Amino acid sequence: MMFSKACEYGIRAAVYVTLQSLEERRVSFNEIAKEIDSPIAFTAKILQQLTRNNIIHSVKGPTGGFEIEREDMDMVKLSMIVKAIDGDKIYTGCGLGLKECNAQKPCPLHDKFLDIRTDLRNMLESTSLFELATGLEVGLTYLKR
Amino acid sequence: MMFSKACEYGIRAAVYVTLQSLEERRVSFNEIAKEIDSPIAFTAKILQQLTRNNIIHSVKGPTGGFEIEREDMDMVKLSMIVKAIDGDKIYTGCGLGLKECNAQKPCPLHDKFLDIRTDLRNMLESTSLFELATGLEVGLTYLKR
DNA sequence: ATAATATAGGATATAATTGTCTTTTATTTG
DNA sequence: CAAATAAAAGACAATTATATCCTATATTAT
Repeated sequence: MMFSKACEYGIRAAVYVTLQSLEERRVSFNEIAKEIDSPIAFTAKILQQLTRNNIIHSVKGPTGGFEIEREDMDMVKLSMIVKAIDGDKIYTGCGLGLKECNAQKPCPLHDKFLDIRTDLRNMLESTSLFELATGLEVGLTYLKR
Repeated sequence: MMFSKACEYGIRAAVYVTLQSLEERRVSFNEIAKEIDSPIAFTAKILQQLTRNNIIHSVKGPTGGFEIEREDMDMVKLSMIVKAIDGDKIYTGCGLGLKECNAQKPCPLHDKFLDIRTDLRNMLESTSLFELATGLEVGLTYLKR
């Protein structure tokens, strides 16, 4: 409703990779898709995007798979994943779809949207993969169903 | 980015109808589409939905068109338009696309999303068509471009 | 009543998103 | 080096959202 399906899968996949990397495990896209309950081939495409954007790391061949460095778990924020997959229209776009909508020439909802979007932006820019993975690790949150 | 295109057009159309009803003018969907810069036939469909949901009122035949009663301008909130067109997934759906995501079995983003969505909901439920139309009337806001 | 006008409705077209399938490329292990 | 494994890449298919077109229906004014 806010993110595309691709972006939803991308976030869930990245969080799962983070969770497993905490245990030093590389994971295949087959495993990822199974564990986050997403379509395999489609998820593979999204993982490619995340890899190209240096959000996660991929290794080919046997013993290969996806992983993320310990320091990147803190560095990578949700905003980076959203930007890589959905672009930045979530920040810049007008809530009512006007091509140019700004303080000089605002749509009727401009100011009210600005507040909400600023909150959303702050949330996305301050939430790291590590933070999300730790909630999962202790069984407080879930990635499927 | 948050609403469907149909919903964006729907809100803009409803605000324009409100603006014109303040001057006792009924407006055709041709005029509406022109003034909010939207595709005519598609906009007509959306106006049908708004009419069926008793958000605006339509009159057939010559001198006909769309209008909204003075009291409805205050009564109708944005939330009603959004619900009529996009349903309530904006309130109930999980930010990461999980089928069931709630306090008992939350996704990793559940709590953070809840805050933002509550703000969005409050905004939509408290903003009336009248409020939006008056901003337009005095030239502070715009419905196209 | 008839002609004109405006919304309502149905069928269809186009575009974007989501999803699948097959082949290729890189890497590791025996 | 050969075989096996796993991601990368490209072509294709299905679904949903967006948009158009044509006809029907209701209403008004002459």
